[in-house]
Amino acid sequence: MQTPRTKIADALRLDPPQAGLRVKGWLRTNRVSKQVVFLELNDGSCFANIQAVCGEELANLEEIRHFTTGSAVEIVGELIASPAKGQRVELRATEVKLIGRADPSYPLQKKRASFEYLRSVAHLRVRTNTFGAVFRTRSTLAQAVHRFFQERGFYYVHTPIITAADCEGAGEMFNVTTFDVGAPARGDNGKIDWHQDFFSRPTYLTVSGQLNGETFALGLSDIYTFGPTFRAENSNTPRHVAEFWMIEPEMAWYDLDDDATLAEEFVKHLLRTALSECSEDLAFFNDRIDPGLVARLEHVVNSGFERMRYAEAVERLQASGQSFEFPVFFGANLQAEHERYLTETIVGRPVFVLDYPKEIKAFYMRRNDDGRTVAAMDLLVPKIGELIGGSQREERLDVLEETIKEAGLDAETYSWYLDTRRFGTAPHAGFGLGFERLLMYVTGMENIRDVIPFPRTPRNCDF
RNA sequence: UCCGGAGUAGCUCAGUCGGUAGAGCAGGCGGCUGUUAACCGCCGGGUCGGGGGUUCGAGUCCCUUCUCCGGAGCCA
Repeated sequence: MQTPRTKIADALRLDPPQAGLRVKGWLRTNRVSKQVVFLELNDGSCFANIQAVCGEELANLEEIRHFTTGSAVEIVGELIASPAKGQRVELRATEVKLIGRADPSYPLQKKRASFEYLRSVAHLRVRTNTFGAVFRTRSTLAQAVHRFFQERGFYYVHTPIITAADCEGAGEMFNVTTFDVGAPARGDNGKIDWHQDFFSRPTYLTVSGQLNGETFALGLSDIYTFGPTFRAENSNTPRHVAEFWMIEPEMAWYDLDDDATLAEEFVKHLLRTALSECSEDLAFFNDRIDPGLVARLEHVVNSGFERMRYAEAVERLQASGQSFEFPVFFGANLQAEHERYLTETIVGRPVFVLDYPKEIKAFYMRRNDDGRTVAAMDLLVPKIGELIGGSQREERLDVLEETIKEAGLDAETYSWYLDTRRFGTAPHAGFGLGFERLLMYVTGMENIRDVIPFPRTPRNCDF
């Protein structure tokens, strides 16, 4: 009867001595001496490796000497207090077995590699310190998202991935079709006949679950979505991917202030969770990726977020005397440089910018009484700029019909959406948070392609 | 998509004025040590991103193209 496997995270927490411990993992390094071989094993259960010491009493010591980096290995041994510096405990091996040998051409040798290179081996990069830490943190924060909303009585809604709304106001969309793209069905006029396609109309991958989410909020009151989102925009930046995960809560009876309050609590909850549950991984990020990270996150958790109307933000940017590449004036979209200056220099902490000019925001945002702004909010945070975008939604049927027309959209496509305003409409609000953007903020990783398992970007859909 | 930068050994990079390709690490072999980015010695390893041009001669200069990275835009 075999003893069960102990995860390395658990083994490292035990008090020595512990006989007969069995661990399994992948070899990070193999240091060979004349009489002794040191194996360091990692199974992903925590950041740290466990060091196994293999002595001459092992019959297969000669084989162990040649274990290659990356190999899958099983070790049974006694957990003892380590006589050497560098680790509290170590495993004195009594049995060492090679489960899966790594060819010497293993791409992740004991050598610093660039993130750029590691993207080309995305199927293996999770075995590195950095990516192990990133994806443990990602998992923890995904759970924290659900916990935050569940604790507040929100319902999790699975909004559709395939949509027919040809303009949800957020960038280019991917087509979804069963047509042979080389020979799509055509009508008599030679144009593509979408009636013959699977859905009998053009369809796309969703760019947002919001409109569907709103219908559920106007029934379940408090809901959120958390799912994949797609943008076919030809964006080549460290902040954009074609497939990403977005969190979109939607709340009936909320106004813009309530919306911002929830967003602030939400962000703080996620950062607090990361600080308390991912401390070992965050310590690594703080040490090797982004010095000052932990202090910055703690600062945000402990500070009240500023709230500032767009008009005031423009005035204060103008009064700052700072020279920007793009001019600042009422009616202008705040550029990345403006957003960062505002949150980093003028305010020095996260700031909600509220009540934007209606011309630069989406049709569904609620018109303010001043006639020229809408109840929109952006949360700007130091170092990365916009983290959250949200708004109170236009609940008045006549106003909404007007803004759809002004936006040049087809009211017919939105008839179901307009129905919610026709039948028991109610004030409501919501926001969207890009999960990967949040992860960048929490980990200090500077490229979004390094916080999602298999990034999809223009010209890149490997793996 | 626009602007800028970069593609040289498995990885990270150097390569001068145009003269025929190097280092560190990794790998293989050997040595040595309770080691921990281990250390020491030896060895193997290259279509210099692709195509074209100039030249006696191109990694190097010119044109073109592809890809990647950064900035901007779009946005989350």
